[in-house]
Amino acid sequence: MHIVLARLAAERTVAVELDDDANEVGAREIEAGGLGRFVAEAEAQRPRWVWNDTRAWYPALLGEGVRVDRCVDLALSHRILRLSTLCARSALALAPPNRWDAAAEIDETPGDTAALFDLDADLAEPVPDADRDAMLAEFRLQQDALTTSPEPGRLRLLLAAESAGALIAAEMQFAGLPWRTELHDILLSDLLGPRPMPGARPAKLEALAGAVRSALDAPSLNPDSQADLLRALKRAGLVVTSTRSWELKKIDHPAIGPLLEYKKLSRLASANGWTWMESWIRDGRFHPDYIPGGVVTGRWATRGGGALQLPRQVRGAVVADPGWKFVVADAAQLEPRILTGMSADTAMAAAGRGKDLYEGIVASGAVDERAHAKVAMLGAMYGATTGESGRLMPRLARAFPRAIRLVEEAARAGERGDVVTSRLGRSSPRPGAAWLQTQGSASAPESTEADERRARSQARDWGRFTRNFVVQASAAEWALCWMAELRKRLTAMTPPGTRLERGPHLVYFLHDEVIVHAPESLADEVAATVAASAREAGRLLFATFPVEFPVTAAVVDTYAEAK
DNA sequence: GGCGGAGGCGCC
DNA sequence: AGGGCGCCTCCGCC
Repeated sequence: MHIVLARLAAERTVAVELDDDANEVGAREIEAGGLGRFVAEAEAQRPRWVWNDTRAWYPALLGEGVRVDRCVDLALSHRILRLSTLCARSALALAPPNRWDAAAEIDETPGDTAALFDLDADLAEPVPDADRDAMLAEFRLQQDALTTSPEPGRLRLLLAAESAGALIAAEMQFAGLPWRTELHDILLSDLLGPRPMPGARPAKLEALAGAVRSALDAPSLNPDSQADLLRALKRAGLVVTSTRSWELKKIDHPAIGPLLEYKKLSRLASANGWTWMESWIRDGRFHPDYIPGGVVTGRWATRGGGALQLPRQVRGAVVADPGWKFVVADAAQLEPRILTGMSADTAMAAAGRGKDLYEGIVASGAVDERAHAKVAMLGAMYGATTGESGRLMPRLARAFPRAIRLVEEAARAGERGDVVTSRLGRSSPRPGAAWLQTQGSASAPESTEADERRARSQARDWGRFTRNFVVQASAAEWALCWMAELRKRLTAMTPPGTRLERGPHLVYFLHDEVIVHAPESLADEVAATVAASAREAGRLLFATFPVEFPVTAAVVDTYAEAK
C-alpha cells in the first residue's frame, strides 16, 4: 500500500491511499497539527509513504516522536530515473526538464545563464512543495518508468535504498552524534594551548610561527598567507613551487619541521577548533545536515560542519552516553570487493575470501607485499597511470583480468563521452557542452597540436571519472542497502513504538563506515547485526556470486578507540 | 564591504 | 599528473 502525502495549502495536508496499480482508493484531509497522529496510526499497516522530499516532512514527524518505516522520496527517485540507462526510453526520462529536476542539473551549462531565465518559472523551485495532482502524476510516471524498465528489480532496489537513506539521514540528524565539548576543549588545549581570545592565535601556533620566521629570517612573515610564505621560502634559497605539505616534506631545512607542524595545527584550529565546536554542538550532540544523493555517484554530502571530514584528532570527543556503547563498523576493502562482484571475477573473490583482500592478492602471487596490492588496486579504480601504481597495474591485470577489464572499459566509455551505469542503475551524467566542444574542435581540419593534446587530456580526465564512477556509485548502493537492512534490524530489537533515541540507533555514516549508539546490554548483538546486514547487502547486489563483505565492528566508548 | 577563485587539506 | 567531496583562509575584484 502506498499513501501519498501532499500539501493542499500551508496548514492543510491530504493523504491519498493508492492500490498496487497506483489507483486512488481513498483520500483523507488532515487537519492542522494532526499529521503526526495520523502517520503514527497508519504505520501499523506498514504503508510506503510517498512524498516529494523527505527533508520537508520527516523532521517534524520525528519531533513528534513518530517514526516512518519506509517511503518513496520522489525528488531523489526522479533524479535517478532521469539519468538511468535502465529506463532511458520511459516518458519520465524523455520529458523536458521540469521542477522535479534539481537546480544542479539545470544549470550545468556555465556561461549560458540566459537559458536559465528562459525556462519555465516552475524551475525556480528545485524541489516542489507539490500539490496533490502533481504528486500523483509524478508518482505514476515513476511507476511507469519502473514497469517498462528491462531491469525493474535493480531500479526498484535502488530507489528503495535511496529513500531509506533519506529516512536514515533525517533520523541521524535528529538523534545527533554524542559529542562532549569539555573533552573537545581538552583535546584542543593539549594540542594548541589554552583557548585564545577571538581572533588571536593559540599559543602553540604563535610559537611555531615564531620558529618559522626566525628559521627563514623573515620577521614579518604571516604563515597563513601562501604567497607570503612562498616568497620567504624562495628567499631562503629553497626550491619549491608551492607550499603544499607533501612538497615541503621532501626538503631538509630547519624551517620545514615547525612549518609542517604549524600547518597541521592551524588546520585543526580553523576547521574543528573552538569556533566549530560552539557553532555545531548543541546539547551534547553534533547534528550534521546530511544530503543524501548529494554527490553524482550517489554518495552523501553534508552541508555545514564538515561532518564527513571529522579529523582523527577530535574523535576522542565522541563519547557514548553512560550505560551506552558505540558500535563502530567499517566495511573492509569495500570498493575492490564491489568491483569483484560487478565483474564476477572469481579469482579476486577467492583472494578476498575469509581474509584481508590485499593479503589475498599477495597470496595469489600477483604482487609481493600488501602495500603494493593496495596501491595497485586503488590505482586501478582511480586511474593512476604513472608511478608505482602504474607499474604494478599490468601484473594485476594478468592475475585478475575480469576485474581490471571492467574498470578499463568504463574508462574507455568515458573517453568517448559515453555514459556508464552502476550495479543498481545509477548512470553517470553526460559530459557538458564545453567538453564536447573541445573534443569537436580537436577533430576539425584546422585543429592544432595543442587542440589535440588538450582534447586527449580532457578525454582521459572524463575517463578517470567514469572509471571511478562505476565502483564508487555501486559501493554507495551497497552502503545504502547495508544501512537500510541494519536500520530495519535495529528497529526490530526493541518493542514497537520505541522512540528512536531510546533504542539502538544509527548516529553516523561515512561512506563505508557506520556508528550505532546502543544500550550496553545490546552492543554485542548490534555488532553481530551489523555484520549480518553487510552479508545481506552483498546478497541484494550480487545474489549468489561468492564475494564476501566482511566488516570490522568494534564495541567502544569513544570513536577514537576504533581503528 | 561582499563575492568567488585559488590554494590547501581534512575525510572516504 | 588519482576518483569523489566540504570548508577554511587569503586575496583580487567589483
